[in-house]
Parts: sequence; C-alpha cells; structure tokens
Amino acid sequence: MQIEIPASPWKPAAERQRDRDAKRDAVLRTAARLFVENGFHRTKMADVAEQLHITKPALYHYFRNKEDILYACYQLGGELIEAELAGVDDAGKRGLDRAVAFLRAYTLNMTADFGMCLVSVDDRDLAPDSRRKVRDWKRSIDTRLRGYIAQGVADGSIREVDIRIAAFLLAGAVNWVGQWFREGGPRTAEEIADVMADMARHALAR
Amino acid sequence: MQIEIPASPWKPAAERQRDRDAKRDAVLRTAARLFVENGFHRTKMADVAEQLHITKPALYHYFRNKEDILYACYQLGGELIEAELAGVDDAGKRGLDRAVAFLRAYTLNMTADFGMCLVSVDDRDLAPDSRRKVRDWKRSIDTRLRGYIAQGVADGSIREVDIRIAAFLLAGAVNWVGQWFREGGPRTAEEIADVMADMARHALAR
DNA sequence: ATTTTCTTTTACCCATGGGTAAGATACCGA
DNA sequence: TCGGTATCTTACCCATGGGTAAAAGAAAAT
Repeated sequence: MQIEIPASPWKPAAERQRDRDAKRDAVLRTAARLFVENGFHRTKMADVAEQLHITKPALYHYFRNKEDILYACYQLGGELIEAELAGVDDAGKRGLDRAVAFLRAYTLNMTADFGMCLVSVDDRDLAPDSRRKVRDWKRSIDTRLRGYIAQGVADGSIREVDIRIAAFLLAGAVNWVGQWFREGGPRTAEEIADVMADMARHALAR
Repeated sequence: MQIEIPASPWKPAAERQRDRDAKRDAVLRTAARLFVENGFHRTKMADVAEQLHITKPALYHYFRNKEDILYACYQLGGELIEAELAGVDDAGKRGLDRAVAFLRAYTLNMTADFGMCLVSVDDRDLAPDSRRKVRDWKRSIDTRLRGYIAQGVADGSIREVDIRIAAFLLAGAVNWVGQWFREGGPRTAEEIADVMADMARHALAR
C-alpha cells in the first residue's frame, strides 16, 4: 500500500504548464519543418495539425494565427544562431579568424530546421511590425560580419576588398546552404561548415 | 493625292503577330518584375494587369494561366544565362579560369529581372512536368560548374576541395545576389561580378 | 457594307484555406 | 459532488484570388 503524499498545490499547475510548453514546441517544430519542406504558402494549418494528430482549431490554442507561428520560427532561429555566435570573439584576435569563425558557426545553424526557416521562408509573409524586427535582426547580423571583415582589413589579416559586397557574397554562400542541405546526405553539417570556413579563409586572407 | 500602294497580303498579318509578341513580352516582363519585387504568391494576376493598364482576363489571351507565366520566366531566364555562359570555355584553358569566368557571367545575370526570378521564386510553384524541366536545367548548370572545378583540380590550377560542396557554396554566393541586388544601389552589376570573380579565384586557386 | 477574326471588357463562378463559434470532454481545485 | 477551466472537436463562415462565359469593341478580310 502506498502512502498518500499530499501533492503540492503548485505542482500540477507547473506540470500542466510544462505540457503546454511541450505541445507548443511540438507545433513549432512541425510547422518549421513543413515550412522548409513545402514552403510557407503550400503548408496549410490543417497539414500541421494532421502531423500532430489533432485538428486545425486546436492549433489556435498555442498560436494566434499562422503568421504568429512563422514569427516564432524566426525568433527561435535567431536565438539559436545568436547562441552559436556567442563564442566567435574568442576564436582569435585577428579579424580574419573571427570572420571565419562567424561564417562557420552560421553555416552549422543553416543546416538545422529553424536556421533554414530564416532564409527559405520569405519575411514578407510577416506582419509589418514583426517584419521590421526580423529585418533589424538580419541587419545586425550583417553589420557584425562586416565589422569582422573591416577589422581584418585594418589589422592586415584580410586583403583590401569591398566590405559590403564581400559580406553579402559570403553570407549568400552560407544562406544558400539552407536551400540544398538535407539531413542524411553525403556530407555532415560539420563537414560542410569546414569547407565553408576553408574557402572563406582563402577568399579573404591577404 | 496619295497613290494607293497595294499592300502585301502577308504584311498586316506579320505586323499583327509582332504586336502580339510584343504584348506577350510586356506581360512577361511586368510579371517577372512583380514576382521578384513582391513574391509569386503576393502577386495577383490583377496586379500584373493593372500595371499594363488592362484588365485581368486580357492576360489570358497571352498565357494559359499564372503558372504558365512563371514557367516562361524560368525559360527566358535560362536562355539568357545560357547565352551569357556561351563564351566561358574561351576564357582560358585552365579549369580555374573557366570556373571563374562561369561564376562572373552567372553573377551578371543574377542582377537582371529574369535571372533573379530563377532563384527568388520557388520552383515548387510550377506544375510537375515544368518543374522537372527546370530542375533538370538547374542540375545541368551545377554539373557544368562542377566540371570546371574538377578540371581545375586535375590540371593543378585549383586546390583539392570537395567539388560538390565547393560548387554549391560558390553557386550560393552567386544566387544570393538576386536577393539583395537592386538597380540603382551603390555598386553596378559589373562591380559585383568583379568582386565575385576575385573572391572565387582566391577561394579556389592553389 | 458586311462578315469574320482578334482582342478586351463586364460580370461572374467557385475552390481554397485561414480563422471562428459553440459545444463536448477531461481535468483540477474545493 | 460540483463549478470552473483548459483542451480539443465538429460544423461552420467568408475573404481571397485564379479562372471563365459571354458579350462588346476594334480591326481585317471579302
């Protein structure tokens, strides 16, 4: 016979909250994958629901609308990248080393669902205010890369290049990874990131 | 008093055909620009018509449906690129020189409306058979770039790289140009193509 | 002049898919 | 046991936008 332990009155509530968060997370992951796989417009709310074995209206308990899900994808994708980029400044003192480390970290993220979402989904599908936030964030990423390149030119580790164009081109190579990389292909994400880092280094180094 | 010159019975018909072709072309250009500007799904047939000062049903005299316009964009974009790529083999005998010339030519095209269409519009919006043709063509472009790189590795002008990944990354840098380049910006298309060529050369050269 | 053909318009149709209203079910605290 | 709340379902609504039918207008052929 078990002794009845009086449960804390807060515990069930907390557990409930955990459940809710887990479910919200599941919606987000499923949607992100479908957005990447089939595109935002071809992904119906009913499709997302079907994958989760629920019905469409149930989704609206976790997100206000479709655009809200999309924005959450961008937000989470952004946070994941920011986390990955945190260690870049420790990669070395020279601008070249930092730029390369930045691109390598970015590439890794671009092979994951939420990273892909950032580039394979059009941010014009967001409401104006959400879109502004996303654009601001993207701009900050770009500014950061340009900063490393500028630093490298200043410290002599990077040759004289048009910083704006160079940053766009390098970012393009990385962003495009989200368009062709698929889990289970002939190369791992790490291998691709290594090649990217190697080529970026050669492209920039004096 | 004017002498009545009996018109050739074929001339009016030919002129009519020219008119029709010119109008069809105008539809295509307008649509391509709007597709790039606002995205395929946000571009309504009525929008295209409005820009041309006609009404929506008039469009259907020149194209069977919206997807047909999209396919024509891809087709023309492809032809323009093929034309630009024709001279690549004459750029030198070494694989490196050819790869660089290829990327430079490709970049130039990616700054024009139809070139942008190729990458900024999702080919999953095409019907299955059209999509297969487009995919086949894209694959042939990729194969060609890989061929130049492989040749370069063989003749010693390009260092040992993972050819598949290198081609994807370089193509990514180029394709992404269509996402950010806009006419009237701080740099011309030529300047961007030059930077691209320069960086690609450094990234690949032994 | 009139008939025919090409082009364009007005007035529609309707499938799609995001979103909601209202009720059923389960679960919790008291 | 009961009232309240969170969750999910069934049954809808309806705006949107691609596409069409049919008639009007313009131009060419006879």
